[in-house]
Amino acid sequence: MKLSKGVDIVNIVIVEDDIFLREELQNILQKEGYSVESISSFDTPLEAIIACKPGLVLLDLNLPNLSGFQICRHLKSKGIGPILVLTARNQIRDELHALELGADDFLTKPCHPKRLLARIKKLQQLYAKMPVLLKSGMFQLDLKTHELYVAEQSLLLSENESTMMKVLMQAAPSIVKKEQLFYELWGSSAYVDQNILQVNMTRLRKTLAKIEMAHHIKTIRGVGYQLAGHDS
Amino acid sequence: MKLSKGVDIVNIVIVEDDIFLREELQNILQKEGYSVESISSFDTPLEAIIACKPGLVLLDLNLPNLSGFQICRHLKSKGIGPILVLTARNQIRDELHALELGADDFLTKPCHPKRLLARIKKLQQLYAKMPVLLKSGMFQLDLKTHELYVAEQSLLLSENESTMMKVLMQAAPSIVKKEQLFYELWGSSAYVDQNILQVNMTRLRKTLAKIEMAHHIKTIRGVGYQLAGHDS
DNA sequence: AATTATTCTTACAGTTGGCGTAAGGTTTCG
DNA sequence: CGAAACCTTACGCCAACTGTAAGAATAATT
Repeated sequence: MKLSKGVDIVNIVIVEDDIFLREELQNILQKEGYSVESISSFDTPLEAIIACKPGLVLLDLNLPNLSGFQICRHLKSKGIGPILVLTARNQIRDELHALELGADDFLTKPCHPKRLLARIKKLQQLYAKMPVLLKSGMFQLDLKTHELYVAEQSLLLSENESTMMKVLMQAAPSIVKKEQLFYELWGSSAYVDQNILQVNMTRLRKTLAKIEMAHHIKTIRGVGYQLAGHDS
Repeated sequence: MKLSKGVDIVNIVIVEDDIFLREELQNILQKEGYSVESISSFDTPLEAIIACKPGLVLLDLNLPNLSGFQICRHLKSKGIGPILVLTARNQIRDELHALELGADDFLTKPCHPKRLLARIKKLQQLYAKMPVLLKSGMFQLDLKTHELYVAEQSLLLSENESTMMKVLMQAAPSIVKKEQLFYELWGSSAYVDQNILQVNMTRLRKTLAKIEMAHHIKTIRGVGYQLAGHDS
């Protein structure tokens, strides 16, 4: 039995260069009980946003450095949470473009606070039920169900297989040390039996072979393994 | 291995009493490749909508018989797909109310066709990744992972348990005949062994007992079983 | 080429969870 | 009370997953 008690504290990240509006938004959201962070430096907005681990991104389009559109695309390509675009630009082509690039909703300023809150709540509800999809290259892994998606195919991994795949995907295209795999699988980096990792790796490869993807896992002799998921 | 080939044909159901607008919408959507059905009789709109097995519902609020709000609530309580409200009523409280009752998006007429199409596409994308959640009363069942959600708790059912729960939930609050349970579980309504159903029912009840929900399955002597999921 | 370290593969066994069968107990109703 | 309907428990089978062990294959080194 699993108890999913209480509501997670949602971290909303505001990306808006107008200080007044930013603080107003922050007030509105905090009164509603959300945890809020604002981006104030727009030199490297992407890194700043990601560092906040956003549960939702409130995004303006007119930004000093990188445009909101670009931010939108980059965040979505990393599978980052719901994005709500809030902007003064009310051209329909802006809305279409933003939605096309992955924004999940589009509101125009001025916006009634209750409307904003309702839309935020809606997105939260939707995303709460969504599977946790880890993306890397051509691979997509549902960390909850252990389903692996590649192109049009999918297959079900066992728990060990899923863990290994997760670690490989998170690190890709870097090399994963054997030590780390041991740590993730058995909690101890002091790996007693070299073999057990290899056995599980063989099993993962055999499973991946069902969709001709086994060769994507490369062994780096003396170090560990590496996932090559971009070419074939 | 499972191949999820091709894109399903999305069935959009239009619920709109103005004939002209209805046909215009139908045109727009069909040009885009959607399969469209319209509700023309509003005597029993809920049944009519459900019969269409909608992949998305385009809903007006001002309807002759049952109001759009009520339709919205009922559809969502049955876990029926994305609902996009399209209405001439542009009061913010209508929007809030609709979203509150489960609508997934809210657009006001007149609406630019491209905006409508973009929003529809967005909802499709979101729902494509969503788990298939069957709702009935206080129960929610993920048909894919066999997870059952009740209030703030959740537990994992086995395949048989999930199937039984599914049938019970779909029928609720009606009675499910033993015959039908046999059919769903073992493909044959000619049930050879009475006992096996009872055993599985005991198991389901034992599982539900973990969250004190066993008593929600009532035995209807000589007929079958019934799920009571609304009160406690 | 021979040696050695590293990695891979296969087979086996233990564990777990889900399921059907069987047998006996309990409840309900006339 | 007695029979029909229903419930419960225990048993054994099967499939999936995992760790262990032993030997084979591969790569690096001398």
